[in-house]
Amino acid sequence: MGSNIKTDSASETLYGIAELAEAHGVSQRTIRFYEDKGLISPRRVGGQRVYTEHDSKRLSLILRAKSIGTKLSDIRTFLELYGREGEGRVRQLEFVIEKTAAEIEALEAKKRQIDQTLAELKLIHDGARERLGRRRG
DNA sequence: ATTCTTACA
DNA sequence: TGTAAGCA
Repeated sequence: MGSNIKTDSASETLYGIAELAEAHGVSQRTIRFYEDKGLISPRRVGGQRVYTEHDSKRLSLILRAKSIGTKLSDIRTFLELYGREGEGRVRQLEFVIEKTAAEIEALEAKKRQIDQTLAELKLIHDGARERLGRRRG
């Protein structure tokens, strides 16, 4: 455990925004921003935000999703389905399948575009090099 | 000193 | 998201 500030009756480790931010390597602004987007809902004590271990793990999931290019709006949907049972699980998986499939398609399309451009550039490159070669010798 | 909100870059 | 401002 870290140097957390408070502990409730159930001995649950709690964090202040400063600790949470440092622990995850993000700014406090980022954490508040995600809250604004409905991704995290910390409880408040005298107006100040208090985060639980659960919130911390949730933030980890958010950062992971973001790192692979997931839009915050999709992360929110994913989180809303997360932790549910039965039907929720199914919808959770269906959502993941749908989104990953779309992302894969998008990336493959970009890859084709890049490959195409790459081929054109190589053609131009070789052509120029060829002409320069003839001019010299 | 720290956090919070709001607003602008 | 960073940064700044004005509070509590």
